[in-house]
Amino acid sequence: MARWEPNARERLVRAALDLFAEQGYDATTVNEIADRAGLTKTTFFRHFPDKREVLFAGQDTHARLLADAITEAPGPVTPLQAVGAALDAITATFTDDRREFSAKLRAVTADNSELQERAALKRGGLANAMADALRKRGVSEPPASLAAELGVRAFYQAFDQWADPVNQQTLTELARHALDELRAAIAALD
Amino acid sequence: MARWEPNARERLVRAALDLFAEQGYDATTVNEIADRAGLTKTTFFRHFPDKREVLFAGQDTHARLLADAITEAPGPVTPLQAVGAALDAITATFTDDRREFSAKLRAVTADNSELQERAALKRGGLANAMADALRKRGVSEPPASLAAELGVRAFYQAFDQWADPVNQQTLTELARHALDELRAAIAALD
DNA sequence: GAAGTGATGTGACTTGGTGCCGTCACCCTA
DNA sequence: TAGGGTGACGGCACCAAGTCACATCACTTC
Repeated sequence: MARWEPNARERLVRAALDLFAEQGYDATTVNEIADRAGLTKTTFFRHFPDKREVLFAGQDTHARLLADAITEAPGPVTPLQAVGAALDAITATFTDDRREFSAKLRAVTADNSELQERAALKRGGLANAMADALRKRGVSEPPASLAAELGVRAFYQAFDQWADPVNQQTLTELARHALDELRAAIAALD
Repeated sequence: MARWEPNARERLVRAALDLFAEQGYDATTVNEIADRAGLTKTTFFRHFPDKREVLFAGQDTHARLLADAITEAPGPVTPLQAVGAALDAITATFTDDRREFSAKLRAVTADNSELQERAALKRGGLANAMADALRKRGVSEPPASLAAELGVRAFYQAFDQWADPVNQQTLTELARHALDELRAAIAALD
């Protein structure tokens, strides 16, 4: 195999994101993506179950990271504290060299409903993973899902801000701030 | 036009839901759906933008209903009270003869990831519609989205229970109860 | 009764996605 | 060093979702 070349999977992701950014998602064909990566359509579908997934495959790793962080949070903590620990753990993996990639991903997803659909599903997956982990720690049902939802909401809001190069703060800082804001907003509901 | 026959659109929805329930979503072809409705594939796609949408087209109406109810809620109300009024308004439209249809829809959606994706997007649409309406009433940003999220969550939970024929309560009662539970759960977050 | 309008049918086409089979490089072992 | 196994890839045929241009047919309206 061509091991001197970067990962085939990685090449496919890069080629796809670039082409989507240049021409739009719909105007880009799987054959084009594979061509730019020096591969074929068949190989593309061996690495990703469908065209959308090439952009979101990483999210599954995130779900595991979040769940693990909640499971391993030390000592007795409130649901929101556990969620905060999970956010700290995952945001730490977003080093600054991933910002451009993230910005592109966000822009491409923003103007295509097909991708928004997949994004919505993945977001639900993150929330479910966190809620599951919380339940395994003994958190009861309405609070577990609610805390997980707040965590996901904080993460996405922070991610959106972080993808904008204007913003200089760390993703971790942004996420902590977002979660604090949400916690405070609860009081204004009723 | 064949006005002596039931609505073409309605026939397509019925045919699709029945076929999905009988054979599964993937195993059912758009041609089959159109055939059973006495139409053709082309006509199907004139009524629905894609195969999934035949099951979820109604949700767009729901989004408008929820938003209108929030906009027209009388007097000064808290965000959660406005959301409660919206739930009352929409659940009132789910008469008991829609239960079997709803149960089928829920079952079909449950075991197909493609449909879950669309459902996730539609759910987000409902939440956005309510949040928009709340903001137009002057509710500030984090609370508006949170109240909308709680409302959608209560609605879906109630809907799931209502689709199960074991449950004898009204959808309105179930939704009110679900929202109350969520309101109470907030205290256990931190 | 002729023109217009709206809903439908027909058929060709593109593309996402699946499945089968062949090939080639690499690795391990006798 | 020969030979078999394995894993990644290409080629090709195929199906179904979706698009589009064009024809048809009933019904309305002037």
